[in-house]
Amino acid sequence: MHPENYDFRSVESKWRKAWDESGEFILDDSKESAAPRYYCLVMFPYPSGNIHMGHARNYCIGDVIARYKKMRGFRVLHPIGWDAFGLPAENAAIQNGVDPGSWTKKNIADMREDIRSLGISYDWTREFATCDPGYYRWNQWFFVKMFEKGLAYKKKSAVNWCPDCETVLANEQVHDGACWRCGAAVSQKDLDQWFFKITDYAERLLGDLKLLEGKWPDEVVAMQRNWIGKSLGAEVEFSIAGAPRGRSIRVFTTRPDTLFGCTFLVLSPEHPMAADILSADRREEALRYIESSKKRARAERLSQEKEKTGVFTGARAVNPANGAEIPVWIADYVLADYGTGAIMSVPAHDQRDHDFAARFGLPVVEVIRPEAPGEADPAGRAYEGEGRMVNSGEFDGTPSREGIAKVSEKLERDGTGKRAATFRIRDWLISRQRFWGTPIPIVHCARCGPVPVPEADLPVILPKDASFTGKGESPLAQARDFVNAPCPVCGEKARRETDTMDTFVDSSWYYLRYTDPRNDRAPFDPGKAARWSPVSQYVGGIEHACMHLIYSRFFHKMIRDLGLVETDEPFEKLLTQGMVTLGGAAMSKSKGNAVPVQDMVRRYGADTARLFVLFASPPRNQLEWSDEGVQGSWRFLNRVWRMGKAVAGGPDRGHSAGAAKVAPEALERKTHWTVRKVEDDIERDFQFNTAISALMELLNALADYPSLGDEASRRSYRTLLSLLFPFAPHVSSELWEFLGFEPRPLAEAPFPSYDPGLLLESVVEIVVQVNGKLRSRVKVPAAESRDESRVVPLARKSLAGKAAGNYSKFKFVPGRLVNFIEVKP
RNA sequence: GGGCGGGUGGCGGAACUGGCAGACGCACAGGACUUAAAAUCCUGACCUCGCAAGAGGGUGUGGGUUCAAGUCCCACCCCGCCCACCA
Repeated sequence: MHPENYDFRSVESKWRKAWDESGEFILDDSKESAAPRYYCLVMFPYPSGNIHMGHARNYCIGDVIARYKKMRGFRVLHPIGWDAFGLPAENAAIQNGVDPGSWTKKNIADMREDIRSLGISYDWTREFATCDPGYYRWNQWFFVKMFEKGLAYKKKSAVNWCPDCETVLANEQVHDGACWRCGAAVSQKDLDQWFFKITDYAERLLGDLKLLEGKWPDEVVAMQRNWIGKSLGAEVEFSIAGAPRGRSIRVFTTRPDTLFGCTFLVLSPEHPMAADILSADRREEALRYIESSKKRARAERLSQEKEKTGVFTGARAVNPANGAEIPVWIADYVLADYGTGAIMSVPAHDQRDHDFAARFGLPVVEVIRPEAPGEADPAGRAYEGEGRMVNSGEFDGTPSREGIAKVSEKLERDGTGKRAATFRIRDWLISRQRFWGTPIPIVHCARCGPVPVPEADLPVILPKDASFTGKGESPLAQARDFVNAPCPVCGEKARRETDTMDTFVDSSWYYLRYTDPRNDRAPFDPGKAARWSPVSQYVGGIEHACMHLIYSRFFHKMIRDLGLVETDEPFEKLLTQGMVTLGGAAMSKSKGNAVPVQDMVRRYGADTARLFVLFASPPRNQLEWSDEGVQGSWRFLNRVWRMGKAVAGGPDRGHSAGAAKVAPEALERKTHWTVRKVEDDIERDFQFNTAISALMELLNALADYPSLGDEASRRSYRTLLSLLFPFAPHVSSELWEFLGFEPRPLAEAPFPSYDPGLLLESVVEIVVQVNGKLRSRVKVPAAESRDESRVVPLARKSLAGKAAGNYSKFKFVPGRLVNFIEVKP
């Protein structure tokens, strides 16, 4: 029987059980099928504890897409898993002595239940966690492949170091130059670190952004373009005056047109030649400067407010443009890892150089004169715009824009430089001095150097007996059985690498693993990956624009070069959903402003929670949580429920209240209109909020329909339920069954179609304006509404007594409006 | 400093290729039902003036194009996000 009240608890548990038992959402990929494929993916969660409404929004958006596509006849792959390595598990181990693996597994179990309670249509048979050895062994396998191709390499690199905690910190863990945990000032420390050579792929990562235009948000494409940051210019060789064997300093510049204005060079303190070129009298002071800059935190060095510092080397270089001898300085405003780590300084045309020159009394030579006089102020400020070249020998008078190419050509002729491009993106530092991550599969041998672990010996498994102190190097370094290993090449005693991989490695290819999650002979079967790649629709937060979404594009291209996939890009379309906030801040457990999914599910049920989070705001917008707002969705579903009872009651037994204004034809028209509206809204950038408002309008129309229970109302209500299904699947399934609609269950029903012919009104309203202002309206049979000779006289008549004047001129928009234009006598 | 988005009622937000601004919902007010409350149902509401019919104003500000501008053009103001001594 259909209970009086909407008992969401029994309805939801009934349907979740039904879907589980029938395997409704399990994708059997072994069967042949002519149906088109659709891969719907949401960014998988980190198992931090439990699911709040911020996560839930992500899954609900993905679920509507997946259910909608399924109703439209697609075979849908809709998987979920766990991004399960990471720091919080290790911190729990340090603080509470729990094993990170158990901590993670417990959280996964809790969060799995949270997600299941929302009724998301995941294929749970494909679930995995990245901390499973069956998964991370393939991280190691990819690492070895990359090592063999020279894409994984080790080099000494400066990292953030907290002297109190005795540990390396990730960039995100350094807040305003201080340790996030103890507040101590973070310094730099040189360590041997593993890198992935993402810079080898910079050109492709940049060029292929064109393939994503219009399919990814412009914002994300722009952010990646900036992040990769290609700059065109020239590399210029400055020979060192009086140095033997023609030693030279190479610089990169985007402004070769200003070369004649270069009055000094600046090396970064880390530049390999910095210590070599010092003259005897400058040596002591310069070395002291170099040392102190290396110790200073990066954040402090790069702060723009700070006055520039630097030191003269005593050396001089020769400007290849004019033969001038210019001093060579060292200063920490020059970055070691961009361009060549050295710059040519043109104080007249670069503000940073200008500041430096002013501080140390270095000469300023104007070489670009602006077209508009008065803009130049060489003594006060650098002029960075375009103009004509001056003080530039043969180039005097040349527009600076042309000068860029002309000076570059001259350098190439003289053999003192060449055109060059520089990227802002840096190689990806993947070493972490942490336990809870994928062990880097390398053995360090005194004789053979770093040797990759042979494929047959993978995976390198995390040891069970690590101890967690939160101090010093990775806990792996203390695990003797782990560290001591024979060299795979010569068999001598050797030492295993104790760093683990950045967890962003784990998430760089997980979308491919879902296509073949139990494969123990390969990361995935290339045939299956080919079938499902690229991901049709990816849904996740924009905070990953320059991290995960670049790393996985890089991995995909690398995997393509290994011959395992055929596509250029991993994610065809991307939807970046907005954050869910409470009190203006993103929901998070640590801030204490998270609304747990369980609170909502217990009080209102999954369907209400889903509906609200989709209705309150378009998916891209930020969504400020509101408990009152939830009431609206709750009321709506209750009205749908009561309407089911009224419609089931049969003719004349429906509700009698209401103004009974809606005729059967009008109800039918509204029903077809709603189908079109919901379909359009979903297809056009997932405008779920307006799709749901259309469903509310349809319910309002039904409420105003006088003979609930007749065929027209049953048809309309049936349509309402099937349109509601992707948003609120449990309650719609229950009502569908109660009313005996076919096919059953509702989950098997196709998306309804509409008849465009039925959308047309029989009578249309024409707006009557005078000088563009609304003055009246007239109703005209639809067939006549486009006929000027019938509409205009009616419109004119409707103005009688409202407006006086001569309106012989008018503008007629067929089927829409008449605008009378007043003609002054 | 560079890049990318935005500015519409008390609030979230609607408005297809320029054509009735404010759909839908929240909050609010009045009413019905009830001993009462909750729930539900009905009604109202952009602002100003008016008993009303109606008139005038109104989509960040100022200008422009147009019969007609939230929508197009120019200038400006403000907010958010990302990057940033990137040579």
